[in-house]
Amino acid sequence: MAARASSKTSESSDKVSVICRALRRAIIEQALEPGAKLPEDALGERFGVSRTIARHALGQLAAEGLVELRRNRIAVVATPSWQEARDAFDIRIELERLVVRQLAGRLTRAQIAELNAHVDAEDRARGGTDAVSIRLATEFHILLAHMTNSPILVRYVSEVAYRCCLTLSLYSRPHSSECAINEHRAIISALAKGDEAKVMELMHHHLDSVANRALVAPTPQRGRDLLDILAPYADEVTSDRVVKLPKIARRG
Amino acid sequence: MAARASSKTSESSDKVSVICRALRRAIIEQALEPGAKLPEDALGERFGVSRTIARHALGQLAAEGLVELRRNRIAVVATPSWQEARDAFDIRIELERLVVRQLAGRLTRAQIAELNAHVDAEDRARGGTDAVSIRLATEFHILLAHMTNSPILVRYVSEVAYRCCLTLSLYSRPHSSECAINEHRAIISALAKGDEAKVMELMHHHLDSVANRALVAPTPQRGRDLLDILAPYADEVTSDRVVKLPKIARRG
DNA sequence: GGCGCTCCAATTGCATGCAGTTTGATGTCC
DNA sequence: GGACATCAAACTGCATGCAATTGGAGCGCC
Repeated sequence: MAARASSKTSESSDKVSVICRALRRAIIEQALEPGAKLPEDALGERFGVSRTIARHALGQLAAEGLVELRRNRIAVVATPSWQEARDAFDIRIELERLVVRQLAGRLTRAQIAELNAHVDAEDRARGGTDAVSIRLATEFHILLAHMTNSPILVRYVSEVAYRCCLTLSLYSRPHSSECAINEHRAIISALAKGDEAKVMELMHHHLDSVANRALVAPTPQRGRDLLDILAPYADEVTSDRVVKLPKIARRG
Repeated sequence: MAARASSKTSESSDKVSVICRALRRAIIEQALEPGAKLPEDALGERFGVSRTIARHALGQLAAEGLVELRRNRIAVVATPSWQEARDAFDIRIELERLVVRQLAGRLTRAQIAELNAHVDAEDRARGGTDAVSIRLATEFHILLAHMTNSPILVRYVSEVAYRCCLTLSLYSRPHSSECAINEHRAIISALAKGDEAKVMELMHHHLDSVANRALVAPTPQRGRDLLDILAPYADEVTSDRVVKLPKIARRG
């Protein structure tokens, strides 16, 4: 038998949740780039709801770290710094090691089939856009998390995976997902064999190399976050009135 | 020099954030017990804001797992199941191992002093109520997380620590925090020495024993979540119309 | 041309109002 | 007395309206 008894985790069908899901997907597929503006009225109009609801949705996404909310300012898609990206991956590695540790040797045949089917889908998507490949790769990890039947773990893995997904779109060079797919297959196989240590090592290595392929260097040019780049230089001044930067728009 | 450059993580001074902080504290200090009702009007009136704001705050707290939000129903303080509590602690162990791994040997004298001062405060609070002891113990861990200067890590550690705090109030027997304090001191000392492996082991053992002291057994009586207790018995029936339970109120 | 100022459209922060749902109290029937 | 229908109060889901803040276009000055 698989890990545990059933449990419901799926988001309810609030209008708020619907908008959250839509925006989340748009963000991780890079339809909305980091820094893109998200005005409340525009969202409300687009989704046929009032500003109140759009606002509430933005609040939720901000809690997940996908959106940046500054008082009295238009919300924007988050632009994680390089260091934040590295931190996210570090956390992700630990969380996902936990996932596969709990799963090793405990998967049903049906679950293994489901995982294989997902990787097949990733394979088929290789011809398509990078955005879809990245999304599918991310969803593989979330699918794994779901199989633990631990709602908390699902939530955290999903969140941090989405964040990583977002940073990939910022810092990554044209994505080569081929090796990632092979690594996914290796993980499934080790999970089926039940080799706990091996699968933890595989997952660790997999995520580490995804991170390293992407976050090769702080790449400040493409990183475009003027404020972060300037931060070390500003540290000398007393933290107020430091950055006037009147004409440099944060958004590219 | 300490871990990294500065970064701002503190919640803004929205009315929403104020209410969140207040409720969070009330919950972890058990002023609000698990299952306690949180009607929007009442909150709004109490904090001198409109229902809109109270509602938004509840949404945020629900995202953190401290509040349960069911459509068209009064929000209640979350009542984690025993299994969820165990899951939360598992995640917490991994996250906090990461924290001390990043911190080992990298703390400034000032930071070490700050940590020691906090534990002194825990010591002094030993005569007081359990609620305050638990809160201080939790805040020690959050203080550690802050010292990594990783906003993401701070957020996750805080969240999961609060959740654990909440479950302690549900399942724990009268708290004996003495050993926990000694363990805190040992962790500080190992951090100062910079013994990475040792401090990770200490933290792991510390959290594990906190969890074991608390979550001794599923203790269904005090667990009071009728629906969860009955769930396995209901699994035989086809998942709809299962629980009419007309007269058994979920709240104790 | 470049810099600063003023002012207005765009946008957020928040309260209020209305409609629909849930709760539980009362009354009715057996 | 106990189960069931009925109904009003309580509460949530959501839209709208108003005041306050922001950002940037236009304009004058150097």
